[in-house]
Amino acid sequence: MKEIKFYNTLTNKVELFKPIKEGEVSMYVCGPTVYNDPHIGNMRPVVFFDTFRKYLEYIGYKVKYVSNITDVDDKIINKAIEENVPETTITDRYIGEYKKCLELLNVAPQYSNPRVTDYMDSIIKYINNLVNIGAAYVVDGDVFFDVAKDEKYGELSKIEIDNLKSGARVEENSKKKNSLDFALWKKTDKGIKWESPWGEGRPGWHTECCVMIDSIFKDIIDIHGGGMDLRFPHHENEIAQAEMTHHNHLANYWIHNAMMNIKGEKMSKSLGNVILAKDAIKDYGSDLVRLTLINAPYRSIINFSDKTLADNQSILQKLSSCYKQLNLFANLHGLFDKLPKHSIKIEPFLDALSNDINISNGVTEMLELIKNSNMLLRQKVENFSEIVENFSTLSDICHILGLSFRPTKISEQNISLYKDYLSAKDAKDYELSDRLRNKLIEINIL
RNA sequence: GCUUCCUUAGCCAAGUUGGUAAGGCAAUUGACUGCAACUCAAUGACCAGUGGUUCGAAUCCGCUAGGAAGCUCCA
Repeated sequence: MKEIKFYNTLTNKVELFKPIKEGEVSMYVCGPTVYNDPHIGNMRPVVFFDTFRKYLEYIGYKVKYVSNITDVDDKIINKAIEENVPETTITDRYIGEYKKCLELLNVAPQYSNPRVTDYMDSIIKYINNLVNIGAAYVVDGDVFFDVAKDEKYGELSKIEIDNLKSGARVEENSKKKNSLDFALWKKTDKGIKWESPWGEGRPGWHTECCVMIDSIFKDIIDIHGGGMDLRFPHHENEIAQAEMTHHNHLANYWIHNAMMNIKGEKMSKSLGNVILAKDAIKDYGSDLVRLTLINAPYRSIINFSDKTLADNQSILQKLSSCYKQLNLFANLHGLFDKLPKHSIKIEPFLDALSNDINISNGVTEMLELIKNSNMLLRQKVENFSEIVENFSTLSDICHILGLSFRPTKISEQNISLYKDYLSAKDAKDYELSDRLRNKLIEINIL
């Protein structure tokens, strides 16, 4: 198996990846809170981790990938009240929107997409255990995690508890023993609620991931991913709960992707520059959106600007034009069904990704392959085996990157159309050849 | 205030464990071409500044200047 390494936020170091079980990867990525349409930033972790997963599978790992859906939350409850409908109306609607985006962006279905509402019993049990072992305390129907009980608290985010008190936005909550303590269960009198040993209420946000990981994976997992903004407090709090419950880190490797800016500014409602994923896909197309989101170091901020889009569009244009020619070549020469699998030519691409999931460098390798293909296609003496190998390799790369290019069988009829075009051109009948050329462009063969 | 990080050609931007700088856009020139489109080739960097460690540093350490992100709504 190929050696891969990537940055572990838990240790702040690039580390060699060693899975718990040889040849298998267990991976959990925090999913959306379904209270409105996903925006373009929500899609970054989705496509990034999907690309990573496809890469892992390509090099031979069996990947068990779980991504949750948070369908219990104040924002959902408020929206339900606002629209005067049950919470499920809101969550069903936005889960639908979310899944639509994933499909459009060519994201492979995951092993499981657990919802909080399906795990309520387990969540209550989990919290109850924390109370019983003294890691959490009950105050008037609320349950809080007692951060003071976890000596390692701050390990992931490198936050020193003492430093957090000055300067940071620390909410006042007189019920808490310590301002860092976080709610595991909230007493509530409005919106959806569940019965619990502490009265009616709903769970806090941080417990669900711990419970889902326990339920689905049964043990510590390899990789836990999500956006950088989740590092603190969400993931820190997940670790704290796992430390108290199982005396482990919940995951051996923590991967966090950086955020996105819109034209150099942070995306926010108050700036009015939020771009919805579905709008971006409609305006720019799935391939361009996906490529723009992954063609950058995942730990750097992406500036979603006209310039960035144009740069990626130009890459896509090169890819498209070359890919069509390769596809045509393979069809013309009856090589379509004889494409080699896992050609060695993909190695530079795989090497780029094995080094801290550097998709940008992978794209550079793809461009090298395109350049080489263009050169081969132009040569008078056709090098069949190498061209077909390039075609196959480029197809594999597109698959890993999640771009929509794939080998397409061209009908006999269209092949003869192409041959007619060539003969018309040879005969210098440019009127006919131009007409045929336009037709071939129209049906996406040229 | 605390934590983490960044500063590479006009622009975007890559640079694992230190050995004399990927790629893309734009620009200029050339090749190919019935016309287009596409494509190929050639042409650019004293790596923010400044000290130090080293045979040798964009890459390690210090300082200066500028910038970013996070610090319980947020992917």
